[in-house]
Amino acid sequence: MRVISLDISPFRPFLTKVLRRSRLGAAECEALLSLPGHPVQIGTNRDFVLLGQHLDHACLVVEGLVGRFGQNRDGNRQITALHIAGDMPDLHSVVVPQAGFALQALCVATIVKVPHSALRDVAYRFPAIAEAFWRECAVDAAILSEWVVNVGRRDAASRLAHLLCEIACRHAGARPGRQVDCDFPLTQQQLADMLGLTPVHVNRTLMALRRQGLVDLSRRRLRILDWAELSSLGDFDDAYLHLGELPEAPIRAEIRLVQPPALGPASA
Amino acid sequence: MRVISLDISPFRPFLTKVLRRSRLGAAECEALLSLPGHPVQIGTNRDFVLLGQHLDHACLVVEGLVGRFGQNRDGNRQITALHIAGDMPDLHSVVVPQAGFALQALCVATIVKVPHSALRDVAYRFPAIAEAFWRECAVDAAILSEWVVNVGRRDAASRLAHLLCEIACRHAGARPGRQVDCDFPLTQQQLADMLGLTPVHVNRTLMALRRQGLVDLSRRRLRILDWAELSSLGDFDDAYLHLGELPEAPIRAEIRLVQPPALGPASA
DNA sequence: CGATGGCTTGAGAGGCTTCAATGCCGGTGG
DNA sequence: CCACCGGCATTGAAGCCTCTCAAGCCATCG
Repeated sequence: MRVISLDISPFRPFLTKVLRRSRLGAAECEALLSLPGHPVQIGTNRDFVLLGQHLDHACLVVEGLVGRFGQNRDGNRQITALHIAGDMPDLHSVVVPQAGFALQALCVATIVKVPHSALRDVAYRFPAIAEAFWRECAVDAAILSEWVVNVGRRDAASRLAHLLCEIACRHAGARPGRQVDCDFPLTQQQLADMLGLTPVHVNRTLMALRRQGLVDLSRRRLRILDWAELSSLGDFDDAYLHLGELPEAPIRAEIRLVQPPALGPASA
Repeated sequence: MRVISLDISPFRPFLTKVLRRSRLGAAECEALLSLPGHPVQIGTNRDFVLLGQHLDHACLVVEGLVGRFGQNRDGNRQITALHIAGDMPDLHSVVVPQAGFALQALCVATIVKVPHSALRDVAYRFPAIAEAFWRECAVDAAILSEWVVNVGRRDAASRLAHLLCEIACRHAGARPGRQVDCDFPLTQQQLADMLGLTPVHVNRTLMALRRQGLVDLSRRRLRILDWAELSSLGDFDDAYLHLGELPEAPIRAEIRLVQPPALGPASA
């Protein structure tokens, strides 16, 4: 009899997110939660996947923030995607193992490396999982698409506002009504690399937003003071994030599998 | 006995492209080539998929050029992806049917609408096809990623050079040695919308490239005169396009299925 | 308490945009 | 066959947004 302590599966947040977009049965949930993988700690600004590398595993972000980026000849970085806990930044490497990007920890992060073989195996055994993986990659691409628009056709203020709205939605579950006040470990340099701007200009733009009373971003903390105004300035509509398309679903496997921790002395 | 005239299947160019990246057997090839779909003619600058639309079919480009785009509040368009004959610009809509983009014909184009149900069906029956679809979407995303870098971290000349190199590779099969001289129906306005620039500045930049003897782009025709210099200026490396990763494979189904046209009088 | 990394601010330069006018070319109709 | 027309390309001048370079500030940490 297998003992699976689901509460400590690092795939739990990933599964939760997947279940918002894909309908999975108990068997599929169990399969995802019991995927293998070993955790690694990554220091701030450390690259842990390099351009051109041939990958045999994909990464799951367990804690911290991860950026996917490319760079030009001069070495200027452009962050093309931001990934938070529960994301798999390079799930697509399962089908395209030659990395066309690099991954970097934007703050201290812990990730779990999952062998492609295991991912291919569950995808093969469960067509619904294969479809869910494909869907996650498609949503990823939709966000990428929005970033092209953001960088290509909006001025600095609008760009920054848009990015802050996106982060608030994904990271803190922001909704029109709800007040946002969340952790924000990104530096202005990193914001600049996401927006295609210089850090100096990000600073000036941020100051302007602050003076207008839209956001308060200081001491690694983000507070959105006027969501209506900010999202309008940033031309932001959360549809492209494809959050919560399905009715809130419990993780069904839980019912069958959750067990009290098997080890350690009985606690209070 | 089914009569399939493979030579006229509109999916042939698509299959050819897929076979460069995915290994498929004869049965899978046949399944792809006999997908249903009905052709439509689209006039220049006509949108044929609208933002937010709920799709029940995907498109295959048979002829012409198609742009995927988003726009900001002011109505400025940003083209986020360019698709040529043989591409399926919205294959991902199979798993994310809510369109987060719009599609536009950039010149007179003919597309084939393929029901999602048929695509899901082949993907379900043939896991290798499901994987190939997923892979096509992943390559699409890799290109998107490169566009973010292009728009975010390169100046106008570099941006334009990079785009021209990409188009030459995808559209005309450019290789370091080979001379490029191909059809080029895009207007400077459309180039501007891909590059996040104004048409005026695209024109000036193009003139500069011309004066330097790198390209000749006139009368709907693109000639690349100095590939080495242009690709270096554009900081271009075709790895991200994932062209031809597999050894050139014939369409194996052909062997079993190709038949002489069944209708019409016997010709010489 | 000095070192470090990130944030803030200033001044000047430059790339790109805006607005506007002109030129070119292919198509159409008289 | 030519005149006209519309879409696209080209060019100029002026201005703004963003960059570059540089310096000062502030918090954190050993």
